[in-house]
Amino acid sequence: MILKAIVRDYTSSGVPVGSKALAAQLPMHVSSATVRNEMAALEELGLIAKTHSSSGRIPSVKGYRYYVDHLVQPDPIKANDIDIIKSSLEGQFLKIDEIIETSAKILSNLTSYTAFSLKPEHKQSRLSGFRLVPLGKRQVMAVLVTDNGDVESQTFNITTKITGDQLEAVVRLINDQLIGKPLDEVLASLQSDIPMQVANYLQQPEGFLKVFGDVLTQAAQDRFYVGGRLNLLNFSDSNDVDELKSLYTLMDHSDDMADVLGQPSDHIQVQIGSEMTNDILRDYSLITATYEAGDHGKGVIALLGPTRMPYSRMIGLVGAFRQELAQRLIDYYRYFDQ
Amino acid sequence: MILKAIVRDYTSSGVPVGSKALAAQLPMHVSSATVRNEMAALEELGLIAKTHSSSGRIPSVKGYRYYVDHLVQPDPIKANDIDIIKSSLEGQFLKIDEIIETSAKILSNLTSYTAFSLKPEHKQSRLSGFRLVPLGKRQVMAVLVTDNGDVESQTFNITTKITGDQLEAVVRLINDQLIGKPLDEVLASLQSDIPMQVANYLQQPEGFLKVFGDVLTQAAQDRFYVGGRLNLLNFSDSNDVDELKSLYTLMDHSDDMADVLGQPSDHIQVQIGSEMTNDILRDYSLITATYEAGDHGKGVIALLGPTRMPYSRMIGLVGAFRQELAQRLIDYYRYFDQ
DNA sequence: CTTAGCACTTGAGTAACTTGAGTGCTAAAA
DNA sequence: TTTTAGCACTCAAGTTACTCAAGTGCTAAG
Repeated sequence: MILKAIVRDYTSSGVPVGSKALAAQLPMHVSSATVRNEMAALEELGLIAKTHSSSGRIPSVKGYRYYVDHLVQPDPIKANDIDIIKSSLEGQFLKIDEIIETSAKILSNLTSYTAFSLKPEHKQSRLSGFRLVPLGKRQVMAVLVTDNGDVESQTFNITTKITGDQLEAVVRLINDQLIGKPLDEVLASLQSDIPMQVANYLQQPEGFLKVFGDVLTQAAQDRFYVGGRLNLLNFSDSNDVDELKSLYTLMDHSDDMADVLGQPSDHIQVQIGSEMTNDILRDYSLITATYEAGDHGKGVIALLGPTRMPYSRMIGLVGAFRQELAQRLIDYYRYFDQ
Repeated sequence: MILKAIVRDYTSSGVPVGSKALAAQLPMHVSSATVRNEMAALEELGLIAKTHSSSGRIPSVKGYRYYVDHLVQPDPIKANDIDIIKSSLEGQFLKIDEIIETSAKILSNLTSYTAFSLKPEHKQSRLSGFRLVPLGKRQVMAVLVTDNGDVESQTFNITTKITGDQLEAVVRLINDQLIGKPLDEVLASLQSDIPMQVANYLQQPEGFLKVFGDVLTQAAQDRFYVGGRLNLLNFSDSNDVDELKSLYTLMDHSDDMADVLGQPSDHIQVQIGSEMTNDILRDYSLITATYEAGDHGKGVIALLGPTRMPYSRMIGLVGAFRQELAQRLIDYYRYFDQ
């Protein structure tokens, strides 16, 4: 009970909590001396710590961990918040990516922290179509479609004149050989046998191969969105510009962030301070939740805030958000899969 | 001479400059007392100011203005820097936007400030082509091409089954009526007569119209890139998070930034502190240069740094960069226009 | 017109002191 | 055995006083 009170107090006030204030606040009558004794015991266990020898206590990482694992009760979400979530997700989105991106934005707005969202995805997307669309004199657009509906495109200029026949031949080549294969295999072929074959049809295949490669890697990448980047400036108390820069750089690398988010799990997961895989995040905490969009795979939403965050509220919020988002996506797919 | 020395000293050290240090540094022999007298005169003219009653002097906005207008000699660019610029622009870019984007990056790297770049553009681009590419069961990609080679595309899902004939009819409709028209006119028709006509071919035209509108506004927007966003954290000495946020928000609005950059001009323009049109930038300075890419229109590069920046070096650098970029673009166009 | 000299101003840094919130420990009370 | 009152002790943070160095303006002499 004392640990719980300490966490609650400290996360809301940011000030180390002392025995007297704590005693006054506990449901039963105890003196501050008693509380002091108990606190000494908690400190012995490594659950709380002092900032200096005569200061009040703050929870240690271990203390937060215990709190999150055994004590926290997710706050029931406020009616107001659920309205905001519902109405923001309500609109007529034409693309699923817009829903995912908006999610990160709403979540960051509601919390004033930084939010991440990862599109639901099957383990392995496969190539389901490739096209070259001639646009003008010398411009061609390469379009790639995967079996779960992702589309990537890129325009490029061609140097030598290329006939429609040539383009078609290349498209046919790609489609014949690569359709249905997982993207990583496609990428592998691109390093090995494809270039030679393309060279039969195009005189200068480099440009085409580069674009094809670009589009492929884009499609293979996780669809990762960050919302409320700037909120980091609020809750980071680091004044070290270099550290802020590293953080922003980290957030821009979706593969590094995928490591940080960790393995998907059915529970809402909380990583606290130094528990984080990436040392840059040692002063922050991350709440991660996997959501399931019917049989369209699993996605992730996550919330990055200070270690000293009001976990009960945040866990409640992320939980509610996860549900709303899953529901919204199921509706979305139902609408388009019909 | 004294004003020049004060600006040079202060921009490099950041410390108000006093009479003694200044006297020691001037080319002729004068005592500090003489310098003090002159400084009093300069202060009278409003060109320099004190931070407190017994401090050394710093240039005022008016002083910087005089310095920039009459005294500054652009530094000759370092061989090293020119190498960096040349080699970064050298690669085989497939799209002009990549060159423009890279420019902002290089310029910000070289200076540790924040750089902006605006793509060269004719006053009015015109619609030169529109296509709908069917991608899968229910996905269609809309592609729009303008007469100066910009391509915008967007995918959307369709709710009701649409036949190839229907798509072709819509494409033909758009192309017949709108090709060759400036984009703003096209946008105007989209608000008026087009919807009715499209309704003849599609049962639920809303989705299509939204996508067409999106793609149009994207294409009509200035192509604006920011490099070295994070460098703002270095040179801004404001600790006010809200102010930083406003700055970042400003940078993300290309139309607001277009106002800030001002009218194109053949000279390199410098806006200092409170001269800036936007009050948020009152503690910064902006160096702007227009570059001309043959007859493909004019673009802009700009550099945002602290008011207290080494103008001679920065002006030299921006000038050199402008030249290199113009040359690079002319080469680019020569290659593809051939 | 320039310069030496001097009294004066001020921010920045340092040391000394005060205050208040909080602790641990002891011994008495429950 | 547990709880509590009491008390001496600790420490960060704020305040005050003081020193120092860099700089100024002004005056009077060169």
